[in-house]
Amino acid sequence: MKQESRKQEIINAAAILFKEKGYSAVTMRDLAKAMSIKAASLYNHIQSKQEILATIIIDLAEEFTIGMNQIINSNQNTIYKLEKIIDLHIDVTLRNADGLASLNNDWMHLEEKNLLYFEKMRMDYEENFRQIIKNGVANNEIKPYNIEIMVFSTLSTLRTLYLWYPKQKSIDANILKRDMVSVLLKGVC
Amino acid sequence: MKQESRKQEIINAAAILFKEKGYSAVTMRDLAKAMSIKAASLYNHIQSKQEILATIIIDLAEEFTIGMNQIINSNQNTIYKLEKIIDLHIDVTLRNADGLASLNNDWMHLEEKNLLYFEKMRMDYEENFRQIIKNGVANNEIKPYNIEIMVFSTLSTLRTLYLWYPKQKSIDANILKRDMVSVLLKGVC
DNA sequence: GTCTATAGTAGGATAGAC
DNA sequence: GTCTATCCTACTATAGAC
Repeated sequence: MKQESRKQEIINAAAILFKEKGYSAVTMRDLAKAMSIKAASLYNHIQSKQEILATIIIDLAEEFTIGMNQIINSNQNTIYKLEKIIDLHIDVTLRNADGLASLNNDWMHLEEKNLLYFEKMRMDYEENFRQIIKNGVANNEIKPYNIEIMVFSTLSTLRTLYLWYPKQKSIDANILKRDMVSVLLKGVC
Repeated sequence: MKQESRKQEIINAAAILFKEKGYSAVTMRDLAKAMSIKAASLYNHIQSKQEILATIIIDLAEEFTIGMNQIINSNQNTIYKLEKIIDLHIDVTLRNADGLASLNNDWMHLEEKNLLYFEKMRMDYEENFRQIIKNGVANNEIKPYNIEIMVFSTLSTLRTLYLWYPKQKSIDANILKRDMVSVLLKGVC
C-alpha cells in the first residue's frame, strides 16, 4: 500500500470533520486533535484552512467535469449517457464520500478565484446534463415532462448518495448501480 | 403580540442567511445588519442564536411529523400515500424554503434536548416512509428493487426541492406536483 | 515535524443609558 | 426597542525553540 503524504492525511481527516459539522464549525484545533498533533503543527503541511477546503472541492469538481466530458463526447444514445452519469456518481461516492459533503454543502466558503472556478464547473455540469435530457426528449427516449424537474430530481438523488450509501454496507456496488438506474429511469411503480 | 412578530421577522431573516452560508458562518452581527439594527438589540427579542436555529428546525420537523401521521393513518393504497408525501414536501417547500435549508444542513448544530427530539422525528419519518414502500412491494404496487435505494432516491429528491424549486419561477405548483409524481413513480424513460 | 507561546481578530452575549 | 461599550472566549495563523 502506497503511503499517503502527511498533507493528504490532513485533508482526509478534514473531509471527515467537514462532513460531520460543516467547514465553518470545524476548528484547526479540532482537526489537530483528530490528527493527534497540535494546531500549529498543521501549518507545516498546509497553508491555511481555506487551502484544505479548496483542495477537497476542486479536485472532486474536476473529476466530475472530466467524467461528464467523456460522456457527452461518447456519441451514444441518451439512456447510455444517463447510465454512465449514474456510474460516475456512484464511483466518485465510493472513492470519496466524505469530500462530497464539502462539495455539496461548503462550496460557498471557497474564496474568490476558486469560488468562480467551481461555480463555472457546476454550471457547465448542470447544462451538459440538461442537454442530454433535452436531446432524449427530442428523440423520444425520454418522456416529455418538465425538463428542470427531470434534471434536478435525478441530480438531487445522485448528489445525495454520499449521505446514505456509506451507511448501507450490505448493498453491493453493482446492485446499487443496477437498481439506481432502474429507479431513476423507470420509476418505482 | 407585537414582540412575537418582531421575533418572527428575526427568525425569517436568519433562515435566509443560514440558507446562504450555514448556521455556523452567520454571525449575530450579520443578522443584525440584515435587520438594520445592532447585534445587541436582537437579544431583546430572542434568547440566543441557538434558540433561532431550534425554532426554525423544530417547527418544520413537527409539520412533517404531523403530515406523515395523517398519511399513514389514511388507509389508502401505496400510490395515494406516496402522492400525499410528495404534496406534503412541495407544500412545505413553497411555504418555507429558507427554513428547510437549516433543517437539511444545520440540524447537527442543535443542542442536546432539541437534537435528540429532532433525530427521533427524522428517524420515525424515514421509518414510516420505508414501511409504506415495503407494503407497496408486498402488494405488488411497487417494484421489488432494493428498499433503501427506493426510499432514499425518493426522499433525496423531495428533501432537495428547497434548493432548486424557488429558482424555477416559471413552474406552476400544480405542474410541479403532477410531473414530480410522474418522474418519481414512473421514471423518465 | 512538532512543540509552546502568543499575536491579532472576531465571535456570542450582557449591562445600562436613552 | 435600540443604542454604545464591553466582557470573555475562541478562532486562524505566526515565531521561534527543540
